[in-house]
Amino acid sequence: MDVKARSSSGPNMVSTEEEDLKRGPWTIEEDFKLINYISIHGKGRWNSLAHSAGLKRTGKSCRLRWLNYLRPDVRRGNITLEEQLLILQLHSRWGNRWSKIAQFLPGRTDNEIKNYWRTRVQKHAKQLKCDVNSKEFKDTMRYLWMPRLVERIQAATTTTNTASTSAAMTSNASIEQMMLPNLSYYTPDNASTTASSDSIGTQVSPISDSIDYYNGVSTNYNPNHDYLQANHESLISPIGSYCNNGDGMDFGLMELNHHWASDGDGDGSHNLLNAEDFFFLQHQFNFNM
DNA sequence: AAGGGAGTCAACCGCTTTGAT
DNA sequence: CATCAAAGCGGTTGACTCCCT
Repeated sequence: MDVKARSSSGPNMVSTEEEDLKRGPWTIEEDFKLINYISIHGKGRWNSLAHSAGLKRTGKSCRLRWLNYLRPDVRRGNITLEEQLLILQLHSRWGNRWSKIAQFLPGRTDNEIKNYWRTRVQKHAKQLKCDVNSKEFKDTMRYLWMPRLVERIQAATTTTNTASTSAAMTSNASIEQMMLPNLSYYTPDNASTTASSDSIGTQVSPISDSIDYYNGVSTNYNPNHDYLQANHESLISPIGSYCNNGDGMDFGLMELNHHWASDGDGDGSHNLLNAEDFFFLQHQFNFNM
């Protein structure tokens, strides 16, 4: 890849020192240098660190690479159902405060959450031809997507317990009950420690969370690994189904579980939004605008 | 099999905030 | 208190990959 192409064509290249600065994707060798240097000397100031480590990178670039990719506690791979739920909940509170949101998702970076939001959540808003910040879309998230996620989380956790999960999550209060304990749990202060106990990580997979998690960390921490991107998940759609009460969209009165139950696979890996849903929701959004 | 479009995500940019002097 | 450098943050870009035709 022509890493220097971008910088050389940019408007602000001049000094020979700046010309030497490398940009673009990091190489394995660079990763090694950075990891080794930090493991021996600690972090310190990023600009001097970059220089001392023999990296022809800006301090900024080194910091970003470390925080988003190389640091040992970074967690990669699919965003779990609970993480999705948390992101939705926290975003509704704080908006695009990605770093703040990331504090509640141990091991996840603000960049990752931001990408998730932009690529997955905003996509659905776009498909529905409504603004991601509109009340309509927020209602959709609140009354459709989030209860859907709660349902799926319950299904995933009770699959092994064979406990009943059919307690209807038909009110907003139910979502809050599901969410609030998490929020109180995952304060920024204890986020890193809760990552270890993995109390957030209800995975769809029945395999031990902690095993998965730590395997993932060690694999990703190793700069020799294949640099593959995290597994591409097919995301759960925000909109599972709907119930038209004949008077516009009163999401609060929807019988959510009835339709969702028919989805049935519980693996969180396919898109729940079908063509009819989209047609209906698009109609509603356009009508209400 | 090839080409094009869409989706994803690592990395950069530029502005703001914070901390040191 | 003022200034400057570093760090932090959110927005944006562009390369890569996947999927569909």
